[in-house]
Amino acid sequence: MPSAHGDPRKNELLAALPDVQWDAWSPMLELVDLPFGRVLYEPGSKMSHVYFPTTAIVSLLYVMENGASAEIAIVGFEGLVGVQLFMGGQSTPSRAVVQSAGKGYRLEAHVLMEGFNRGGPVLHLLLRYTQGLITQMAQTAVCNRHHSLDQQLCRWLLRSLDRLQGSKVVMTQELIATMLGVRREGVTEAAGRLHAAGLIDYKRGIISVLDRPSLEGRVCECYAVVKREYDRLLPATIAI
Amino acid sequence: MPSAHGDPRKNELLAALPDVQWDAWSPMLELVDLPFGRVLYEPGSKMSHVYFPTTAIVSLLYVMENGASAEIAIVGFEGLVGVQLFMGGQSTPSRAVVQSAGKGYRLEAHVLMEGFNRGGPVLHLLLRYTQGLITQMAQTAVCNRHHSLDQQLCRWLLRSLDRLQGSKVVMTQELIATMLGVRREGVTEAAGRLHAAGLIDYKRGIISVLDRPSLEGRVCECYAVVKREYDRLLPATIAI
DNA sequence: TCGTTTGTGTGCGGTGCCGCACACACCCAG
DNA sequence: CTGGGTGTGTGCGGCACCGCACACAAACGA
Repeated sequence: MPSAHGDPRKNELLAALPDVQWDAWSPMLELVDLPFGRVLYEPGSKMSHVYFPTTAIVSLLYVMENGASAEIAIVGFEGLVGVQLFMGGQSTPSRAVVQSAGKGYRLEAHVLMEGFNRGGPVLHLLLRYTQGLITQMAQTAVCNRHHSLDQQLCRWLLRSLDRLQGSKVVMTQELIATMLGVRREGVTEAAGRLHAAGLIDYKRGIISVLDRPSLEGRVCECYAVVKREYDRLLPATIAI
Repeated sequence: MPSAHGDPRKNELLAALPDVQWDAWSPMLELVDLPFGRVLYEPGSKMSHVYFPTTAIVSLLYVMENGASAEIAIVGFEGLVGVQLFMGGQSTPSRAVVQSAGKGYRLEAHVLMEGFNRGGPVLHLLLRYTQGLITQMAQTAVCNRHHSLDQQLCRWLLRSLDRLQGSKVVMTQELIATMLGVRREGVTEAAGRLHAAGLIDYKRGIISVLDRPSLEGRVCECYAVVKREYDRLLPATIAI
């Protein structure tokens, strides 16, 4: 009987597995606590496990030589951390950090690869998810080029909200700035504008979304493009 | 006997195919002319073929609702256009346009899929290439966030040069601006600075790189990160 | 040869974000 | 309650890039 956090099928990829594969993997899945800031992989490092978040959110972050950073994608209960394993490169130049504490399941790399190499539905499920991830990265590139900090903050909030239960995001403005690759003061100002418009409320590391529809009205098209694409690629799963 | 443009194995992915697969595919490869501006796929459209450029360069471009655009990756003789086919989504929200005229080979979608679904080396080769593409997109996101137009122009020139023979890039500043997602005037100014520094020369749609080492000294880290990653992922192939 | 098209150079005001500095407010430990 | 740590608000100068306008030059066809 799964506990509140302890149901692997709260992860949509695990939920979408064909029964045969589920029966093979479920005994191998290890429930793990994913506290804020936990690093799941470093640039260039080989992974021993892949992670399937359930309640946690993981940021794929690129940190430059001078310390500046930028988020390239996020992963929640809709996906998995570690596509580089089955894509064949073993590692990537980015880093995966837990952005919002929670739970997840992990699976040993070689167990995942057994399922993947069997081909068929498991392979196709993982590759379709990866294409969603590609879309997210491409759209991040576009968004970074053309859209205002205000719009990007809206996008960030909505993306996070989609992967959380409730309407509160536990995250300081300082850290949001790191994710977006902008100044902390910029986030303060943008958040102030959203607050003035009655869309959000916040205090010391907790942001409450009061009016999600208005937030969706203010966000750039990038949010919807990625969401639509995930829905299209992974229709068997709940909308992210 | 292959002609100047007409050797499929000038494409590194085709060159890296195991003999068995090469024997199966080579009669099916169709040499195609890829004139400047030719669109290989549109957002959301299903592809009938994948393309393996040899002398052409293809831009993966995202065009926004308001007409603004941004390049998310480029593909030359090191890769293939149409990874969405075997990734399972069939289509993507982006567009593929020929950026530099040349030749390439195309293969019918179902033929490619037969090879891919056989698994083994072909599947792994294509997936490793796709991971390289992912790295390129992620790095584009980072670069768009943090680096100056000057640096991005250097990166763009070097990336293009890597996929061309010679040191001339045939491309107007107007079009470079479209690719980079910036103003044309900005490109003019940046190019003027590179010219003043003696790194390039140019006139009406032709840019000649005079001092590639200095260009590499001026570019941001993004260029080297992506190049290193391609080399790591596809070591069997010539350095891109 | 001339007129048109296409590509490049330049100037100007505007603005969104940066970098820095510092004030203030909240929160918890002592 | 008190002090230090942590998170947020605000002001200021700077600058990269934007949007627009327009001059100029090179290519090309009639």
